[in-house]
Amino acid sequence: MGLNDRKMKILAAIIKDYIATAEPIASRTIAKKYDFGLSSATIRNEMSDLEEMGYVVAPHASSGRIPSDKGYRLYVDQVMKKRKLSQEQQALIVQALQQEMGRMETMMQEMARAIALVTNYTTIATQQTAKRHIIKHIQLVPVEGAVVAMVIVTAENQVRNCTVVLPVTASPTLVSKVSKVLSGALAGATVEDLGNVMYISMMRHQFGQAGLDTAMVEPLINAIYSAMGIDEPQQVHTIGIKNILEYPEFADLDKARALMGVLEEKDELLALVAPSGGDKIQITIGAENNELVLQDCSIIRAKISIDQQFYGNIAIIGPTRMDYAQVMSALQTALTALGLK
Amino acid sequence: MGLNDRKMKILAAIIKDYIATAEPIASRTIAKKYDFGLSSATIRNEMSDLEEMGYVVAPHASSGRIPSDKGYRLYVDQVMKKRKLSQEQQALIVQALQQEMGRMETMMQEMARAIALVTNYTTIATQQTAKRHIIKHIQLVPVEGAVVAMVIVTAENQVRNCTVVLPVTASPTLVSKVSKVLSGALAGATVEDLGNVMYISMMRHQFGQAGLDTAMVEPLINAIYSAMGIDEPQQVHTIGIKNILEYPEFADLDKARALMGVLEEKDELLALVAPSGGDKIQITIGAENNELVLQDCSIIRAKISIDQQFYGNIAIIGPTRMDYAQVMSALQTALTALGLK
DNA sequence: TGTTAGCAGTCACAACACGCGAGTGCTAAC
DNA sequence: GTTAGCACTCGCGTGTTGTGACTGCTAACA
Repeated sequence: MGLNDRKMKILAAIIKDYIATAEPIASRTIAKKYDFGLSSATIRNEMSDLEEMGYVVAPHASSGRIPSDKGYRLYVDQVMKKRKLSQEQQALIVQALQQEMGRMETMMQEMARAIALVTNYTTIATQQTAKRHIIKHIQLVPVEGAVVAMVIVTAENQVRNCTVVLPVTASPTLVSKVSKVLSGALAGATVEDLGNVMYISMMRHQFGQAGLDTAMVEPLINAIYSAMGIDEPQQVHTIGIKNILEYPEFADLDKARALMGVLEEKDELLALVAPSGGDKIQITIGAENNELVLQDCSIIRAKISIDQQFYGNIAIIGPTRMDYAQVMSALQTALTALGLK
Repeated sequence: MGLNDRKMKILAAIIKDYIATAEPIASRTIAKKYDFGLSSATIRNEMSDLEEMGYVVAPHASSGRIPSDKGYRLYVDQVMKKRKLSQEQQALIVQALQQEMGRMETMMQEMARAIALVTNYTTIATQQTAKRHIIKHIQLVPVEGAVVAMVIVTAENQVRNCTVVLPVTASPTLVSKVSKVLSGALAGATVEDLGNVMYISMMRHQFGQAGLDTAMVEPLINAIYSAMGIDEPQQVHTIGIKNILEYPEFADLDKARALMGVLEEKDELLALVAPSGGDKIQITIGAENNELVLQDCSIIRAKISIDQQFYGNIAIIGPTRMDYAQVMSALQTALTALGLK
């Protein structure tokens, strides 16, 4: 038994209505609401077939049908039409992003905020640490005694700073000398490279040649690490947690609590948000999510990279009944606003 | 009718039990559990008096009593004994803070996290912008073309940076000259001072005398502002939102949702967390909170300042039935760990 | 005068039965 | 292949009842 056009239409109708109402959909509802030219009895027969094929389920014997994960999957893959957001909604997202362009520290967060606002689902953004950044220039600035500030300028023209305690008092001459040697030794390297033993011994050598104390090398490198956020845990922003309480599928307090547990647990979130692969927007539905508490949820994920530079992930999480088309559209709007198409 | 010692004891017993169980407390329960040498009938009479005085209420005619806001207030002000946290709990807080000492950006957040973990209540931390900071030293670092990074070292030895686009290409000589003039002009000023017209005209004058383009002054000052976070909205961290769902008083979904609405709304949070005055820890109970959704909550707030420098506020929010003694103890532990006593 | 036992009265709450209405599956007719 | 009609199912809201946990009151007692 194949899925002919008529069954498709009925399935789409069930899903559309269920997304809107969260109530099982009766045959008669569809017969009345959609102009398929079919009686409720015929639709009943088709729905029975759809159930046999696994695209819908009846929560109990004499109830209407609700879509199954398999039903949503078919819908998302084949049926779902692109839907445009309203002008205002688009404007809201574009505006939020344009204000933040260039301020990458807050862009991911603002993007999540705008999407959460438009879609009314919980939205999570992670922000990548900068270990791939290429060092362009390093300069030390004296602070007090042996304490100096180190300023790192990257090839992407981001500026980071941190403080370092040198083994000796930081005289202006020392500071400028160390700045010069450091810049010379490290310009062009990525932060990741600094972990390489070769780099460290090379720097020791250069420091020695310049008549500088080689004991400085290690604290300096460690400081660069921390300035670039290598050992800093990745940042995660969760926005719109309260939204999940709006959906009747989480009216059960235990479920809501379990889900919140995940949404406040940074490590779980990091795992949750990471797309499994590829640069395409990825959708996982219900049981496709491995975590037990997410069996009633769907997650839409996207990687955010601009000009080959990976900035972070974004994920929208809602009930399996979520409005996939709307969320996809919101995401697309955001990606387009970032010039990613 | 005064509140004699016996009534006090009974009230304390009611509050203690109610904090633990969230169930109305019966006279017989107290007679059995506490060794007051009184029968349930006597306690019943006393409870009746306490109700007349407004310290307890009976949710319905034949139920036990629960404390009223007035009852909690009396308890907090006069009865509550200091309670010590367990060794592990104290260690947890102290450890969290010691790791962050000196990193003020994350200290407030970690403090909130530790307190939320120990107390199991939602904890909110705000972080003050640095407008009171005194500038000690400013140095420019060339980035690319006319773009320079400005590094600001404060008297508290915090280092901040930002980028500025100068009206002309930033040659090394120009950069070092501007650094010198800026440092000379601004050392000792607070960031707040920079808003003063006098400072701006003074800087213009000094730039002119040094043969520098006075058009630079304004972008430089603006950059200092943004580096010090003046125009940046104040940061707010909310930790343990899910905790409120654990308490039966928020089993009602509408209540939980309303409260979450507040806990995710930055502006409301900022208003919520700010203590009304004085440096003491402040407790507001139930209806003492003005917001409607907080009528069933109590909030414990504290200002965090170290060496006259104000870093932010912290607030713990829970049901009126919250374990005040435990929260106070956790806060005290944290404040002591910061050297504030 | 304060304390206590005893008892009637109140009320929330859980368990149960009941009826209603929404929906289905099946059958027979078109 | 489609549809009307009908019996059957099941969730859900409502009303009923019994039970247990309390209290307030009264009268007796130290």
